Amino acid sequence: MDMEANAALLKKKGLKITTPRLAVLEIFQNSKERHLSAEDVYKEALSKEGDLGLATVYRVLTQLSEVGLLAATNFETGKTTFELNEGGHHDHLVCLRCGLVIEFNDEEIENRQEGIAKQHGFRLINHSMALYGVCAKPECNDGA
Amino acid sequence: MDMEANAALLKKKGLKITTPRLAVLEIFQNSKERHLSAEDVYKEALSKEGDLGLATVYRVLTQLSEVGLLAATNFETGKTTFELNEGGHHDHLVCLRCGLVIEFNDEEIENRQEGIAKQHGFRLINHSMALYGVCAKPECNDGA
DNA sequence: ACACAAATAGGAATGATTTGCATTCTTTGA
DNA sequence: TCAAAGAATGCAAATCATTCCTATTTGTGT
Repeated sequence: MDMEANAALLKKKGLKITTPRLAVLEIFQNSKERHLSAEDVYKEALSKEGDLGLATVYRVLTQLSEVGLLAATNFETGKTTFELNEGGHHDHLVCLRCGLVIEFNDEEIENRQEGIAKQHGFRLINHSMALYGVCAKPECNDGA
Repeated sequence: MDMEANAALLKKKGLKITTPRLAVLEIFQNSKERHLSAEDVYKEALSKEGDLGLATVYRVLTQLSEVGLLAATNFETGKTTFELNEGGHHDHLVCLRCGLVIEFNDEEIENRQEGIAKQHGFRLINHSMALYGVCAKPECNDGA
């Protein structure tokens, strides 16, 4: 799509403009799934873009996360997932019935977290928070 | 300690009373660390209790978690940790360098979480939150 | 276009956890 | 109490996700 724009993004972050990095960014931008694992990205790359090594995918995902273009999250699935970091940090509210994921951000919670870390002498690096429940949809509130 | 009590616990949960299961329960009850990884339990078992295989430790930890005697948590440290499931809900503050885990509970955060769920029409069932950072210990703040 | 540092491919290496299977316990009921 | 049936165990090999190594290629400033 906008290779130009992505190239500019990379440059602004001080990263060289390479095929794998552009490919990974495009995959996220064109994917209908917002959260992708390294393996997901790798498979997508093999089919859509040229080929690139899995090791490279891992390295690129890590780098893009470090410069803030992507955000990494550890759901309890045993694998790390990445998503475009389009602006704000956010947490997840997940419907256990239909899988709906809502993103939210709460200043007050963020502040309390900082406070708790400080209180224990920790330098906070990041956090993960997921709320699990059942959403409002009727079909999610049927039987059982 | 109270092998009797542990044996009764296992029986009540419908699990056979075996040496490895009793050993694992005792290890958690006698450990000064509350959170133990499979490897931790394995090492402790080798030194204190008889010997048992690492695979068995994994199997036992999974089973005890399934019946609710233990609680498993997936931190970003790459390994799953287990703790006795004694009821009270709490969240975790984790040191990415040494793995130190501190438990905390913040009413205000809990309230906000409820509020956020309500706001989106969700009925909240549970949640997981972990804060990651570097603790105060000097060895965790060296180089890099 | 050139020289060099940085990045890549891909296979081997790692660390955590799981699985296959032959052997050894637990439990249950005669 | 004892044997049979089914679980559980131990060990080693197998998997999974992720990282490391290194020869080779590519991007960038000049």
